[in-house]
Amino acid sequence: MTKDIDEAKLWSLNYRLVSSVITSVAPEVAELGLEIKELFVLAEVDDHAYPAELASTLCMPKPSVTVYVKRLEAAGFLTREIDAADLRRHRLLLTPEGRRVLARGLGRLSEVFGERLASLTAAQQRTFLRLLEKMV
Amino acid sequence: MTKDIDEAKLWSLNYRLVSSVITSVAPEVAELGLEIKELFVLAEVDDHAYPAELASTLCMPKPSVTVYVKRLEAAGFLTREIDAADLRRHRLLLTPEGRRVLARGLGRLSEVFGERLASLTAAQQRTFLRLLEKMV
DNA sequence: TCGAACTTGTTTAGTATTGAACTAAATCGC
DNA sequence: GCGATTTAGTTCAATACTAAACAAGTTCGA
Repeated sequence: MTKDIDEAKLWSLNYRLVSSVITSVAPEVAELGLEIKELFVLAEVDDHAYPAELASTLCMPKPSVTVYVKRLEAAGFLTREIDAADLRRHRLLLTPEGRRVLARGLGRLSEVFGERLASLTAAQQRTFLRLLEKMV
Repeated sequence: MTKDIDEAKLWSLNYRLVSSVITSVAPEVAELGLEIKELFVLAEVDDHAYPAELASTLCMPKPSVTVYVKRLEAAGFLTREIDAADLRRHRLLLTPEGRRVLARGLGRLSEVFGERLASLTAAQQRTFLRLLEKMV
């Protein structure tokens, strides 16, 4: 049985795509007063309102989440409250300002990533999305 | 004109895919005596034999490359020599041992990434590759 | 031919990240 | 009930990263 495809090559292409997009976006996001990883955290707060969930979803260590959440809170982009049902947990909530910054940050990301996607036809873009959904 | 696709969503899926694969592979690669980023450097040495090229290709700062190359050299995975044509440049060369470790590391990566790819049919995998090639 | 401008790779110094250990709260087993 | 175990989030100490400045070599224009 021959190998159909070189996983490592595919990986390397994809990794390079992700790295170069991050590199392009980071300075633009910085103008919003946000580090790129803080943006990623902010983007997940609606769906994963607790630090431990964020760490697991975003594949980052818990102490890092502690730091990012602390900064985001200090910047006024989110608030936290103790979960009445479980006093260990901190429920996170975007502020209106946080939501505004998030939208702008994701907008920048969409622009830059969109430039790459623009090499694909609309149908190919939908295919790419479908394939990713199957893999994640 | 309506938007066909949500770039940010697509991005987030892809970013998550990359992060989770790295998280899985890192400990396995560590057993080979290699950090994951060192593996990425090692993997590019054949095609980009100079530190400045590596930095640019891999989207990392030059000082980081200095550190990784130094460690890889100390571990005996690569050697460097002054380029006779341009005395500023250090030409990097994989040692046999480096090549062996690289193959094993990429093998681990292929296994883990391959598990994700296994959710796709062979035809879909080829499509994924083609789409990535268009974007990078 | 020479100096201004650029490029390569390194060093340094300060910041960012994170593993390990910790506190507090919840849950489990009996 | 209640000690043993697990989980949430934090702190701390040590490591990793990287921006800025640098030394060395090259290139280019006049």
